[in-house]
Amino acid sequence: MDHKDAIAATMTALADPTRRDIIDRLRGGPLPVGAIAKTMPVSRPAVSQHLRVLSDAGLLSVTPSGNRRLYAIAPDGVDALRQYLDGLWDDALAAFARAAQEQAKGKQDE
Amino acid sequence: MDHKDAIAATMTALADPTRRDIIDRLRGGPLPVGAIAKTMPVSRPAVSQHLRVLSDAGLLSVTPSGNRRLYAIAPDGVDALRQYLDGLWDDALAAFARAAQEQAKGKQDE
DNA sequence: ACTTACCGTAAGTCATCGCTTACCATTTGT
DNA sequence: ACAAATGGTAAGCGATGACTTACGGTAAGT
Repeated sequence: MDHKDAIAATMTALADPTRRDIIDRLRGGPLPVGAIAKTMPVSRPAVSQHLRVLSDAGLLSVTPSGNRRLYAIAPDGVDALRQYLDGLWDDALAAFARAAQEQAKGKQDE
Repeated sequence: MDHKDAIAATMTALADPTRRDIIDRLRGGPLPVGAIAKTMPVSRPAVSQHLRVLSDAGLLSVTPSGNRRLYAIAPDGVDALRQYLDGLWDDALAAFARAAQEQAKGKQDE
């Protein structure tokens, strides 16, 4: 499945604290690169590289506006991760319930 | 906020593909270390180290059972990430709607 | 008691990643 | 046309991390 690669890219993109910081700055709406970098402890090229990773993961959308480039959070990319976690959540609860039921019956292992 | 550190740990834990593989093996229910390592391309100590990271992140629970140690997915740890993504999702949609409305009005930047 | 199975930890190696300083392209302002 | 602003890319460096082999420690089998 190639949507598994998408999950992988999205996960590694969000794994970095600096990139999560960038995401937080964009929660209020789209911003150009310079505005993001100005409020961050790293250099502008570093921010540019992070924006690249986030865009490739599908978490951000880019809108060139004249001289600048506006970055915004892409809801679709976030939703992909949400679905992955929802599936994980369902399986975890099911396994949990099954284990509890088996223990109640008194049979513990193979 | 210290629950931000929890998010960070959970993210970095799930960022590694091998660790996501381990998580997938545990979807059907708890398993001992050896059973996990036997179906994986890496050594058993490597699996042990990954299990450590996942446990520290709150994604796994450990249940010593005699000689072996049973690892299982912890629903609470998964839920923490779900909440983070839900918040991100909400903000993304709100920013999206606001941008669309502003564009409809014809005013684009400051 | 001895041996076997199961598992965590230590030390060391190699690749990956995030950051910086340069540099270049494109667009806006005068 | 020239100068300033905006931002993506290249090269190089230092740190983090994932993996291996080797070892120690506890529980189960004979």
